[in-house]
This record gives sequence, C-alpha cells and structure tokens, in this order.
Amino acid sequence: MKAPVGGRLRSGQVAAAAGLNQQTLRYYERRGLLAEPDRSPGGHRLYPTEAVTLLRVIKTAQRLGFTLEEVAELLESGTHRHPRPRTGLQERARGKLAELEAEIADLRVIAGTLRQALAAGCDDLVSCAAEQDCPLPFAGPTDAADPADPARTRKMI
Amino acid sequence: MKAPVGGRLRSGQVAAAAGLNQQTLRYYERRGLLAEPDRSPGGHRLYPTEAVTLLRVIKTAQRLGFTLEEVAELLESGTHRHPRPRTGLQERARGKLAELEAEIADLRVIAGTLRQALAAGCDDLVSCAAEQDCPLPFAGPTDAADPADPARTRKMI
DNA sequence: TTGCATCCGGTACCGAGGTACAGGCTTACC
DNA sequence: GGTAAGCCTGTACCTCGGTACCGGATGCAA
Repeated sequence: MKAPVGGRLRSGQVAAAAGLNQQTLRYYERRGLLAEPDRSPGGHRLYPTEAVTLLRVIKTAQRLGFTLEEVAELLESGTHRHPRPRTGLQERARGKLAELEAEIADLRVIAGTLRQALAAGCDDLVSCAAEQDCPLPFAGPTDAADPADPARTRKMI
Repeated sequence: MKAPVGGRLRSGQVAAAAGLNQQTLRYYERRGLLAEPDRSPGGHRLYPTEAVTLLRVIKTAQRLGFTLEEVAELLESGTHRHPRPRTGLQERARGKLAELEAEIADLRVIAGTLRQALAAGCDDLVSCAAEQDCPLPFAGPTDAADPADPARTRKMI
C-alpha cells in the first residue's frame, strides 16, 4: 500500500511518521489542534505532508510543558499574525517558565522534607505523628482530637 | 448538633476536622486507607477521635509525593510490625526522593530549553520548526516530509 | 473481481484523586 | 411528635491525554 496521489498522506502514514497513533490524530482534530483535512471521495482523510511537521511542533510544545489547550492557542496566535500578538510564544514561554520554576521550588521543599525524615530516622508515619520532634509537617485545621496514641490511631486502618 | 456519646465523631465532624469532605472519607474507606468504622444503630458511621490524626497522616504523606496506594501500603506496613519491615518509611522515602530528584532534573532541562527559546527570541513555533538555528528540539521519527514551508504548515491548524 | 489492509465514526475506557447528585433514612433537639 | 440537619447508598461525573474496540465502508493491487 502506497501513498495516494498528489503527495498526500493517509492517516496511518501521518501517524507513523509523527510517532503517534491514528486515534490521537482524530483526537487532536477534535481538540482543534489539527484542521480537518481534505477527504478522499470515500471519506478517508488525506493530509498534506506538512501535517507531520505540525505534529512534531505539537509534541515539542507538549514536551516544553504546554497543555494541549495552550498548544492550540499557540498555534492559533501564530496563524492570525496579529500586528502585536499579545500571546505569542515569548509571552507564554515566560509564563510557563515561571510555572516550572514554582513547581521545581515545590518539589525541592518536598525533597528537603523527605531528606529530613530520612536523617531523623523516621520509619513509621503514625508514630511520627505522635512525636513532637519529628520533622514531618503533620499540620491541618487545628481543631479537635489531641495527638492520639499511635497504637490506637493505627487500629483505624 | 453535637457529637454522639462515647467521644466518637460523626463523619461530617471528622471531615471538617481533617479539612476534607465526606465523600472523600468514603472514598478512602473504599481505597482501604481507612478501616470501616463502627456504626450507629441506624447505620451512621462513628469514628474514634484518632481518625482525624490518621487523616492528617494521610494528607502529610500525600504532600510528600506518595500516591494513595503507596500511603495505604505505608500504613499497612506500620500495622503489621514485621520484625524487619522491608518496606518501611525509610525505604520508601529513599525511593520517593530518587523519583523527585529525577523529576526535578527533567523540569530543569525543560526550563533550560524554554530559557534558550526566550533568549533566541523565538516567537512562533511553526516558523522555528523550519529554521535550523532554533534551540527548540523538534525531533521525531526522522522519516518522510521535508521540513515544510512555515506558511503551508500553518494552514493545517 | 477478489481479497486484504486500511480507514471510518461512535462510544467506552484508563488512572488519579476526588466531587456531585438523587432519593431516602436517622439523629438530635424542642 | 415535629422538624431540620445530617447521614446513607449508589451512581455518575470531572480533568488530561490519550487508547481500545466495534461493525461497516474504502483503497488499492493482482
């Protein structure tokens, strides 16, 4: 089975070339990332070869942390060629970078806490919750229930 | 409406004290994180006050990056008191820390790529995909379709 | 024309961690 | 006893990014 005439590709070929599966192509079409391609007389999709490039662009943007919705907007903003594209890649990349940095900071705090728990030799969450010198942050809406006896708390599970 | 006799709490009180909602309590019960509590004669759940502590332990473990399934196992391993708990908190925390560090490393790579794109002044993914001096990694199964004319690729969306 | 590979639309499902709603029963307080 | 708040079960739904399956139609080469 070869490509149809006119340098156009069938959906399976596009999927294989871009490294994803056919359902994903249709999914992207539904999500508005891919325009509806031309069809053969029988209704089969016929993609221009540029579709493969576009799919690679999409995957790249995803790897950079953009959601599919953001990717769609990014592609949209590219098409319109606003005189002053107020949501071009630069703008969005800056925002995404800030998000990433916040996320990295969160993860570092968590990793730090884990390291403290390791250093303190914690080996049982329930016991730790009853001790006051455990580095783990057992906070919560500070109402009710005195820090209970570990043995009794454990019975709850 | 006050607490029922015997220092036991109704599900709404437990939920409020732990800062989550009632459906979540039932969800945790289904997931095996919370034992089935006693019931009133009419079938209402009656929790011991320790339940609140246990829920805080669960939330803490979640904040440390453990999934609910891992939390369940963590609590399980605490109850059994294996002579040599081969999956105690120490062990699991070490594993989780490694996961976190890998994730942080990934995010840093991504952040670095974004910073390069910003520095290079990229403002349009589709154009960038056609240029060879763009820092963005437009890789993919290297078959088919020559890097297309940006204008034509753009028409696909 | 036959035969097989491919593609079609529609729908359902995954996982993770919940949340929401409906319709009916219990509890607590006056 | 009346009444309102609270709770019960069961089921469906949410996000996110896909994936799987079905029965039927098409494409293409021999």
